[in-house]
Amino acid sequence: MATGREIAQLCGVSVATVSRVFNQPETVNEDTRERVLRVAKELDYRPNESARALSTKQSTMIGLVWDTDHRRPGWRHPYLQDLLIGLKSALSAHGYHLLMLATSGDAREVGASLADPVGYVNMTRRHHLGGLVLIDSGSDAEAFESFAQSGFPCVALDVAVDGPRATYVTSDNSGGAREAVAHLLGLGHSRIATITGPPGNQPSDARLSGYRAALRDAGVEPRADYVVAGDFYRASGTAAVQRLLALDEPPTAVFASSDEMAVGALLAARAAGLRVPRDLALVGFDDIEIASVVDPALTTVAQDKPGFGVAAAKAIMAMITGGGREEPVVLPAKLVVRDSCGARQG
Amino acid sequence: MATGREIAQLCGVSVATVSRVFNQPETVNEDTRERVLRVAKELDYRPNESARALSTKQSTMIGLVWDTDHRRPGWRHPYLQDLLIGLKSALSAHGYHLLMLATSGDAREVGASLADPVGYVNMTRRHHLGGLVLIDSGSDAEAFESFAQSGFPCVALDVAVDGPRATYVTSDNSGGAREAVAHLLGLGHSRIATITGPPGNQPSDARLSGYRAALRDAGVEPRADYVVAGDFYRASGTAAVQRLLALDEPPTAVFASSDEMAVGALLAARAAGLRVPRDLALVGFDDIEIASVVDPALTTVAQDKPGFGVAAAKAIMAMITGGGREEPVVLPAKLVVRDSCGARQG
DNA sequence: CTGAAAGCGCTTACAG
DNA sequence: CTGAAAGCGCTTACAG
Repeated sequence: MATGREIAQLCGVSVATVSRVFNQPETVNEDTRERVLRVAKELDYRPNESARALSTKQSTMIGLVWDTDHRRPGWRHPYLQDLLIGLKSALSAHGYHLLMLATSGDAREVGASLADPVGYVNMTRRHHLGGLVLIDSGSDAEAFESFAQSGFPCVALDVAVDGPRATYVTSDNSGGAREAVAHLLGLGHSRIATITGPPGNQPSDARLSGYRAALRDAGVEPRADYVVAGDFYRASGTAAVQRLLALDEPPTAVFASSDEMAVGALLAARAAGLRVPRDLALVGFDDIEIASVVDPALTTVAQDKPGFGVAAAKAIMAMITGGGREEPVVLPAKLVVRDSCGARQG
Repeated sequence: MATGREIAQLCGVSVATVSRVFNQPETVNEDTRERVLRVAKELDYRPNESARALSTKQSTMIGLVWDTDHRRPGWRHPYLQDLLIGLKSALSAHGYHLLMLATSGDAREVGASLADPVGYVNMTRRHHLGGLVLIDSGSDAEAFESFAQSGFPCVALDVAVDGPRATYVTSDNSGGAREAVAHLLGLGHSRIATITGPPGNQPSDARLSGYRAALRDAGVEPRADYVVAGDFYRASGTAAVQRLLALDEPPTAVFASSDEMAVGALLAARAAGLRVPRDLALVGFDDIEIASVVDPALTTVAQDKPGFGVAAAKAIMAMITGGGREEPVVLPAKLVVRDSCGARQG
């Protein structure tokens, strides 16, 4: 691959001039500029990224922290692929690449595990990353917050962080949940239960508060036994419905904090001989692919998955360029009415 | 972050010695080595990756070519997330990071688009990548092959390439398809149709040949009108079944080359008033999450998705270390019998 | 076993 | 407008 020196020799200029042509084109004479450009194009010259990063202390890479250790709970939410695609595409448009950082599985660097914020800072420095995008895998919130304080640009997904150049993007979880439950209320239900995610998980907590707000709006008395905790995954939805059905006064409708749990709930209802939505109405959250395929098709609150990635890319680019912090982004979460809630039946 | 120079000063040695401690520890005196190590640990020293890559011409990154341009057909196969997780985890274990390269969407570098192999080579050189992992998005096969010839380590997924340090990993597509169709034959079907992927797509072609082999084994005459081409996506499965049902002698069983198409087929059968598997038996391929959730649950040929990633990581690390080419990896594809084929009914 | 030196390929003040 | 020089932080022959 051609180097700047070769271009320089071929054009009879110094390497400094070649460099200027690409970094401060306005400071170089038009004739020489065009000559350099022409030769560079002929030789398909591109500045070496390692050298550039070493010199400028700034690479064209954004780091992605996503702990895929299979012992961690949240590593494989089914919408991460869409999110990743949105993120990568949007970053690409700015000429940035996405570096998926090796995480704690990394045997060779136990001490430098990404599990702690020091690890994040180190990685960012060593690779001269423009910043970090942080995906929560279940219990990284404190580490994320701590990295956010470091001053490096960073945007966290679905976990609130604050720092001089930090922000986050999340869905309107409480609003979406509220709309979902209001919809159930509107269909005549008053015995509405909810299956939450892991307590402490921010989106889950927000959805729970949306559930409560909707009940309050409608003047429906909340019942503690109608709130059962799950972990976002399918089996916990099944278990939750089994518990709810065992109640003296079982609910007639269930709002699940994730589609996976809603599917689990569906399975439990079916196994108990109940028909959905006739005997039990169901609403989920996420709108993953399964939601529309299951029978009955799941009414759910849709999250804008690629939008997460795009928003994250936009925010981090803005912080790299601008220097200040960006406002948190709250994406709309919209109710998608299908068959499991009963709105479509007679 | 501490630099090698600081460590050197603190230890009263030269930077060369510090470097040696990390790269050729056996060549340095035990006492000084331990002194350096101790100080390095205290300051949490890590060599700067840009500098290291510039000097050694070898980074600790593997590039991933995955064109997510939404105009491309194959950008979002539903199992890519699992594959990615397997790949990243296995690479992490070797201390390597995964660089998701900006692709043709990259507005700033139209000329350097990854669409052509020159783009791949350039990227590899500029970032001193250890090699490339190539995911086919529909029509990259020639570009991949051409990159493979360049001599840089590379492993392609589901497309055969050859080169001095190139190999690929794929599933036993023909074997899996053969087993699926044999199973249908065993259940008494003889009018078995198939829905293929895009003609020319290697896995699809292999599955088709497996289908044919199974028929041949059983002495069943193949029929041209029982082979209809799809594109791996759902809608094409629906359209295919509509066509098949319009035949004078419609099939009693269908083998679809992907689960997505099988789901589309299921929908079409249902819409036509047919019950699956009673009126029409169905087998898919992939075993994506949807397969087990759909009703009836889909009998399908399971691919080892994380295994793809792990095998790719293993192969590329071997080629980086060893220098030669690796044998192609063919992962087992196993029939998973559920409800859509009729084996479980009376 | 260890240090001084050169080099990896670029960028950016500093002179001119 | 342009070149010479220094520097980014590391590695690796080359001497000693």
